[in-house]
Order: sequence, then C-alpha cells, then structure tokens
Amino acid sequence: MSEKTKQKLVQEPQVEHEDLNVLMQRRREELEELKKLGVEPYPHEFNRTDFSKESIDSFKDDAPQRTVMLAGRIMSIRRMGKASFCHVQDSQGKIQVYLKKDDLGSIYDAYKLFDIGDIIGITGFLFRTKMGEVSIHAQKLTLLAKSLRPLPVVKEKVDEQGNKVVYDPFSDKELRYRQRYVDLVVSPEVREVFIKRAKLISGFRKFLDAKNFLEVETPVLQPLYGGASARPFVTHHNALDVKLYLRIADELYLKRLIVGGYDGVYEISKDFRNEGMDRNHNPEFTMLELYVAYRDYRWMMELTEGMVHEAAVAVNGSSTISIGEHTIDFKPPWKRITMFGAIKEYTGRDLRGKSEEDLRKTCKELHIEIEAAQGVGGLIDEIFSARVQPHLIQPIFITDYPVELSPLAKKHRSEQGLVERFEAFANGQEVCNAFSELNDPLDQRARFEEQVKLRARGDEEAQPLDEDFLRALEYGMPPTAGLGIGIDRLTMLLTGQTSIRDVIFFPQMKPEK
RNA sequence: GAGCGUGUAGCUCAGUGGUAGAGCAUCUGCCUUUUAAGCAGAGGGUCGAUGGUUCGAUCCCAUCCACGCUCACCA
Repeated sequence: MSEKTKQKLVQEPQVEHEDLNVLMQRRREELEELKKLGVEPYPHEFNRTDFSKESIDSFKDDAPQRTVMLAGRIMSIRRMGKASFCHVQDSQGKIQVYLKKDDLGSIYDAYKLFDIGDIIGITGFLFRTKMGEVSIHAQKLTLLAKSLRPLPVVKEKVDEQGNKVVYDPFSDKELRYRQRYVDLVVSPEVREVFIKRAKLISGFRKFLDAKNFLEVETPVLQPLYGGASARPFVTHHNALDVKLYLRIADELYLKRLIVGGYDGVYEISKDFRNEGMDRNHNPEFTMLELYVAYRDYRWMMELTEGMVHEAAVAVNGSSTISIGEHTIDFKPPWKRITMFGAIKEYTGRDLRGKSEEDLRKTCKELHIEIEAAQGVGGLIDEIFSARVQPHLIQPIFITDYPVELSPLAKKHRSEQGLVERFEAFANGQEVCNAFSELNDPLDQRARFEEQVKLRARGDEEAQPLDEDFLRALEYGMPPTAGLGIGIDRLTMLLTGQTSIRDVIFFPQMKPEK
C-alpha cells in the first residue's frame, strides 16, 4: 500500500464525521458525554428474564408486585422534567416504562442523553398507570447500545373504536427495501410477514420429515444447468478455470439421488434465474422440490393438498385466508380437472386433437394475442392462462399438460400427446408444479434433443442436454413423482402480500449511487 | 424493454421563475402517572445529478441516476 493510500484511509473517518448531519453529530456528542458520566455505551450482555407481551399479559392488578428485567429499543420518549415515560420494543412488542429521578438517581441524568433508537435494559416492577396502561416502574436502567442514527418516528394512537391509527408510517419503498433493518424495527406487520414465512417453511419441513423424506443439499454451482426453462447466471471458478452456472432448479440432481436409492428426497433452497424483475419475480428465489420413488402424480396431488393445508394452518392458524372479497380454503380434497376440461368449462370449447391452425383460429375468436413461433402446446397454454387461470380462486389441480411444455415429465398413460403433470392454482395464481417423472432414458434423450433444436432456433430458455443425467437414468430410475413449490409466491398468497419484494428480506435492487 | 409517475429537512409531506415551508423527530427552558403528552423558544436543506434557457432555476427544457405503478417478457 502506498503512503498516499494509507493517509487517505486514516483520514477517511474524519471526513465522514464532517459530513454528518446535525442529528448524527448530536448523537456522537451524546455518546462522548455518556462516557464522561461513566456510562459504558456498548456493554457485553444483559441477562434479561422477561419480555414485553408476556409481562403485560401476566399482570394482575390485585397480585403482589412483580419485578421484571427486560431489554429492547426505545421507540418513543415523553419527558416531564424529573420523570419520564418511554416505550421499549422487544421481539414481542412494546411496553411502557416509567422512569422517575427519585428512583433512579444519577442514571436519570444519563437518561437525558438517551434517544429514540437506543437499546436499553430495564429492571423494575409492573404497575398500571392512571390511564390504564400496564407499564414498568423502572428501578434500574442500563444502556446496552447507543444509537447514532435517527430512526424514523412512527406514531400511533388507538381511536375510539379501538383501531390502531398509524401516523407517518415509514413508507418509502426504496428505503424500506434497502434498509430493511429499519423497516423491521418500525413496522411490526413487516416483522410478522417474515415470521409467517418461517412458519410456512418449518411447516413443510415438519410435514416431510414426519413422512421420513430425506432433506438433502445439491450443488448451487453447476457445470450444466437444467430442470426448468430459464436463463442462468454464469460465473467462473478460478482454480478449475471452468464456467459454472448458478442453478435454475434442483430437479436433475434430486432425481439422481432417487436413482441412487433414496425413497424420498427434498430440498428447500435458492434458485437463480437471470430474467426480468417484477412483483412476481426476484432473481433469486426459494423453491421446495420433492421427489418420491414408486409414486405417480396422482399420489402427489394428495400429498400436496395435505402439505399445503397443514402449512396454511401453521401460518395463519386456519385453513382459510381472506384475499380481497374471496375467502380461500385450503382444506383437502381440492378439486381436480384436466387442462382441456378446464378450458372447455370456461370457454365452451373442446380443444382435444385440434391442429395448430385450429388453435390459432380459436385464439383469434377469443381475442387472445399470440406469437407466430408458438406451437400446439404453447397455444393451449395461452388460452388456459388468459381464459381459465384468472377464475381459479379456490385451490384446484389442473392436470394433464401438452407434452411440448414439459420435457422432463412422463407421457400420459392413456392420453396421446399429454404428460402426467399437474399444477395447483389458488387466487388465480400458480401454487405448484408436479409430474410423474420421466424415467425412460431413451424418451428423455429424445426430449432433450427437441430442446436442443429449440435452442438452435434461438430459444435461449430451452434446456441443454445433460449427458450425465441421461447416464443416471440409463442405470434405471424407479417410477417417481416430483413436486416443486415456489415458497415466495406461496408466502405472498398466505400473507396477502402483492409483491414478492414484501416476502423477501433483501430483494434485489440496483446498487446505491 | 415500453408507458405513466415520483425524487424538497432524519421521517411523512406542502410549495414557488427572485436560493424554501409544515407536522413529527432534534436542541434549550418549564413540567414527578404521560401516551400522536403539553407549553415557550431555537437549530437543521447541494430542493436526486449534470447540462441548457434566463439577469436569476428547487421550479421551465434536455440528458442521466434511483425508485414506484402498469404493461410486455418470464413460470
């Protein structure tokens, strides 16, 4: 490092200090004053024994005085000279603290330098104020972490009807996503969404573990990607000097594990797709994939409805969820209908056996815009997406898809041109995708070759041929049922969020500045 | 990728061709059961960035940046 560079590094913090706004300068000054008063601004621990909500809920007016020790962040302060109230927030919520100079002595002077955002420990006894709020009468106050940056102050009030009214919520979406830590501090409902997300995932795990499926991990960095139609992220391994792809799906590796002899495997993990971003797409997202040997897609439908139902109950405590004017009930059994059956039900047209020309005519009659390149399968899918999917409010399985759309699914046992595949829909959105897995290695090779042709024609999302996967199938894979569930979108559905960014802690953003 | 919109104090937002305002937050004073605490006073801004028009731009114009919404693409 050059002398010049060294100097620059040394000077940088001071330069930064001069750039601070008055609020942050003030807090740094307070920090120094606190140190002068002998207050350690960043102690190592605090042995709390109590939490806000538990303390409030357990309070009884006629019971003997109870001392509690809890810790949290100051969210509001109301000073009245020689006494003060503040609200302290911990993981369970907020509790009011009453601080009196007579009881606290010299630390009360230090407390004058405390701010909204500081993290403190409180020891005191529970009581009810004149206004009726269960609070802590502080006997001891400990600073646990001095905050140097002002937090957005969100004020709230309970109106006559008992509804909580929030004033000036922290609402700038860009700031909320970029500084999610702030969003989480000031918005309990945001914290709640992510708690529900965790409950969904742990609900799935419990369900699958109870059935003795093995949770596994497969490579994120892959020499060849596959298992879905999407463009991958590309990276490079220096030591091997090879190109690697970030996985777009887990499918092909998990099926290799079924070949290896496990009866059931699942993986909950991030996939990466190098595509556009919108309210339903984030470049990295979480999938559950599950494969079970000796089962088919009909068996998988039963498992799916049972698993999603249990997870919905785990998340919301109920099998139903209200979205807009709809109440969606995940209780099994879910309705089942074939894709052609559903199209007939909602358009009155039977598309079975129709030629590409017929289908184009139908699209025109139904005022559905299509592209020249689309084949029979693509056209059927367009009609389904436009005329059927929006009507699928209650959970429903749509079964038996055109073979062209599903290069990894097994051909239907009785219907020509179809595969044994189902997708579940709810609230007009896809919930999962599953099929009887293709285990005929020769058929799989032919399907891959179709994909290679599409690729040669410029379809960047067509799947590359995976010779090692074919080798695995050639050793023999038992009949297998497979399932994929997008965790982010299911979380959206179960928490009533309309953007994927509201169910991902740190959604992808362009870099700042 | 296209259209529309937004960007002003820490946060939420007004506003104007003559270099800016409110509420909360902050600071000072008063206040020992307050709660959107209150009362009195004060400080705080590169008005997203860069160009242009103009005597003068935060405002008008252009470009760029970031974000949002809708659509397209995409499962």
